[in-house]
Formats: sequence, structure tokens, C-alpha cells
Amino acid sequence: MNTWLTDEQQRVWRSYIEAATLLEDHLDRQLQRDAGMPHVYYGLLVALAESPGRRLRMTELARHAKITRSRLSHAVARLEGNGWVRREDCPSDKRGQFAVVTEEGLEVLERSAPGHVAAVRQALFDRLTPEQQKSLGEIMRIVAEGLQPGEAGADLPWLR
Amino acid sequence: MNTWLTDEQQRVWRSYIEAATLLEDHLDRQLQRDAGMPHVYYGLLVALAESPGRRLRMTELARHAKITRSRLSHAVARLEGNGWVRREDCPSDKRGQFAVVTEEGLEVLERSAPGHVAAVRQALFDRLTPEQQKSLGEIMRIVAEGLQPGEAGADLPWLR
DNA sequence: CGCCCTTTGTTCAAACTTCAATAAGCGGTC
DNA sequence: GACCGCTTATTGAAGTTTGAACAAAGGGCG
Repeated sequence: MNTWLTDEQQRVWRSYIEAATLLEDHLDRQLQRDAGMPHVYYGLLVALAESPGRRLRMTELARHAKITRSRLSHAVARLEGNGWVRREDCPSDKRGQFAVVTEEGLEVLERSAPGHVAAVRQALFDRLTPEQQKSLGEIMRIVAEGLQPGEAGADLPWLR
Repeated sequence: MNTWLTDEQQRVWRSYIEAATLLEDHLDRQLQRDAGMPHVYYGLLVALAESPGRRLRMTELARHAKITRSRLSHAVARLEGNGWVRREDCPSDKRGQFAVVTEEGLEVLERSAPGHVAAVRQALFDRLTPEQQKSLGEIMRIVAEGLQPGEAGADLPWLR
């Protein structure tokens, strides 16, 4: 288990960092301009809109978006202030809260989705061959799976 | 020019977001814990350490790290407070400032580099085949190039 | 030189994220 | 039913990022 990276791996890593940084910044600005919120917040609305009842428990939404519950609390507070999300108590668990996209929230989504998708296409998919797109999908699936919380010792299963 | 993504593209995009989010969070925590700074700050020290004279003009450093000058100003102020970076006036341009890694900064880097590299390997390279690594490099190079500032109309060159 | 436009780097306030601490409810066990 | 440990969600303070506004210096051109 070497402690260093090969030259080629270093180049790959640098490219990764650069692209990821530029892409996230690009989308943040695009959405801030056209939808009035950062990319993560937009993702929250999308997740809610796609869910049955247009609602999700806070913890589930956080898991879905890969963010902490704390961050989500703040984010939902902000979105609630915009009137794009509303909180509802969970009847079966008095600790629980649902986040629900409002009608207004859905409208914002509908208005801004085409522009956002266009930005994603233009920055990413339009520049890649179908093979590259497929490859990227596989790679990122693997990476995401490996970092899923609760997988801490996934590569040392004999210690569990 | 369709306005939507195919189902497969949507899956790729979701995987990308998840992996990128989890990876950045993972490295931020790893470095915050082991080096006392977020990933971006660490990248700044690395960039300086690799530069001739261990120094870079602010604007160059910002360009290198793909962040705004404003963000860099704050970051360098913080690193300066840690004693890891020092500012120096540019003799040939009185507006200019150099950021210089200090000896202390280099020590922090040396101490934390192995752990950081290990984290990157474990999260990314160890999980990918050589072909996937190569593919990822190509893909991210393309994406980064497409988003480089000053490329706004790069896909509409006839308008420039 | 004097003018104007650009570049450089910083600053401020507002927004966002993190982390640790907290309150409150769940659920099993004695 | 009282206790204990775990989960849920929020809070507050500290740290970081953003975007606009700014001062100061460069550099060309009349």
C-alpha cells in the first residue's frame, strides 16, 4: 500500500478538483441568479417535489441530499422564509417533522428547471461522448457508495 | 437541442452530485481533523509549496485554486493568522501581494500530506480500475476546460 | 502631464456551513 | 411506570463564502 500517488493519478486528481470546483461554482451562480437559491437548496426542492406527498422527513431529506441534519434545519428555515417549503408535524412520531414543498416552491422549480438543466447539459453532457457519460456514471456510483455513511469499515469487513 | 436529460443522464448526474458532495465533505473533515484547515486551504498551501520561491501572486493563486480573489483574501488572512502563510509586497507592482508559505506551513503540509493522500486513495483511486482512472481524468479535464473563466462563448466562437 | 479605463487586492455585510450542545420523544427493560 | 440509551430535530456561536463596493496603482493615449 504505497503512500503516494503516481504522476498520472496526481494529474487526474487535480483535474477532478478543478472540474468539481468550477462546476459547483458555475451551478451555484446560475441558480442564485435564476432561482434565488444555491444549488443544494434547489436539490432539496427537487427531492421534495419528487417524493410522494411532496414531503419528506427531515432526516430522510438530509440523507437523500447527503447533508447533515443541522445544515438541513438551517436550509429549510430559509426556504420556509421564502414560502417555498412548509413544515408539518409527523402524526406518528412527535419528534418528527415533514418538510413539504409549497405550491409556490413548485412554481419556482418549474420556472427554473429548464435553465438549470440547460446549464448542466452545456457544462457536462454536451461535452462528453455517450461512453464517457456511462463511464462517469459508473465511477461516481462506486465512489458515492464507498463514502456512504455507515460504510466506515467497508473495506475491512473482517474487523466488524 | 432537447431541454431535458435522458433517464440515464439523470442517474449519472445524481451519482455525480452525491459522490462529489460526499467526497468533498469527507476530505474537509479529514483535513480539518488532521491539519486544522478545510480542503481548499490545504490546496492553497500545496500550490504555494510547489511554486518557485514558494510564493504566488494573489491573483495567480486564486486562478490556480479556482476561487475568487475575495475568497482568497479571507483564506490567506486566516492562514496568516496561523503562521502558515506570510504576505510580501511585490516590488515591481505596488498593488501586488505575494502569498508565501512559511517554514511552519511547510511542516504542517509534510505532517498531514500522507494522511490526506491516503484518504484520497482510499476514497477514490483504490476503488477504480486503471481504465476508470484514466477515463475520469479525461472527463474532468474536458469539463474543467469548458468552464475555465474567459471561455464564456467558447462554443460559439463565431460570435466573438 | 492628465485623463480614462483596467487590474489588483481588500473590505464589509449578508448568507451559508460547521460543530457541539440541547430539548424532546421513542422504545425496550426491569 | 421509571429508567436508560438512542434518535429526531433545532439552536447558537464561530468559521467560511459571496457579491458588491472600494482604494490604489498600472498603463495607454492624447
